[in-house]
Amino acid sequence: MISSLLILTVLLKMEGSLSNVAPEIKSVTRPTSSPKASKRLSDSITNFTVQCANCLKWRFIPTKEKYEQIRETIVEQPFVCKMAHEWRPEITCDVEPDLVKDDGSWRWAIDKPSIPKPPPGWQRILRLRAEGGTKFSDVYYVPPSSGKWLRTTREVERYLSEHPEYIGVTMSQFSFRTPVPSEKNYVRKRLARSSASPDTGEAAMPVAAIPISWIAPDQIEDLQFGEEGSSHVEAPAES
DNA sequence: GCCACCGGTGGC
DNA sequence: GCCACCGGTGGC
Repeated sequence: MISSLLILTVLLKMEGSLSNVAPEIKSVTRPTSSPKASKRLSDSITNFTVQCANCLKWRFIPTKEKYEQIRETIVEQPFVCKMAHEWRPEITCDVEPDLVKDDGSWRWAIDKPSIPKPPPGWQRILRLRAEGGTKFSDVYYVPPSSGKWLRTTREVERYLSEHPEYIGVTMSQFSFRTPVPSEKNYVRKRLARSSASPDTGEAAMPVAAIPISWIAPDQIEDLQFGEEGSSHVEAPAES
């Protein structure tokens, strides 16, 4: 099997096309009377695509739940266009991908395979950080019937031990792995731990701001709709 | 006061 | 270099 077939891609929709702004919630909010609750339960990811193992075209996945299901087993069961029949009966490997109008507001990240589906009723939420920060994103788990956001495996363990009603929920159902942004400069490089200049006592020079770097439209096209053998198909993080 | 977001840092 | 963990804090 060609390794690139295992790539999962998350299509990130950013609000505010030319400024360094925090991501806004766009389209996955669920109906609620509380704006605050709506925000808290929303992902900053609005679209999901997966590459067909046969034709290498990228297909949109209609729901986060379906995407999580495919991601969980994509190593053992690579995605193929035929699977899209469930929601798009007309999709075959011969059908061209849906085009995304590139208005400069889309961002891409390569997701990790084999992330388990969250336990029933739990939400796994990926929140993007602002460009130029020290990290790209954070993963949170939200238990059913609770607004508590769990940030680490330790917090999940503690929560489960304090809530024995979650019978059958195990730590193997949680993963805090995050996707990798396609834009190499999205995350600020960390300074070397001993890079300060202690002899002079001077503060480290501020790092020049990294210009906003958008994926050029042609690169986006290649990433999304790469022809077979496209050199722009990225290699997976692990082999 | 709460919490979403962020940076720092230790471990690998 | 990457990742997990967690404390700080600004905005609400």
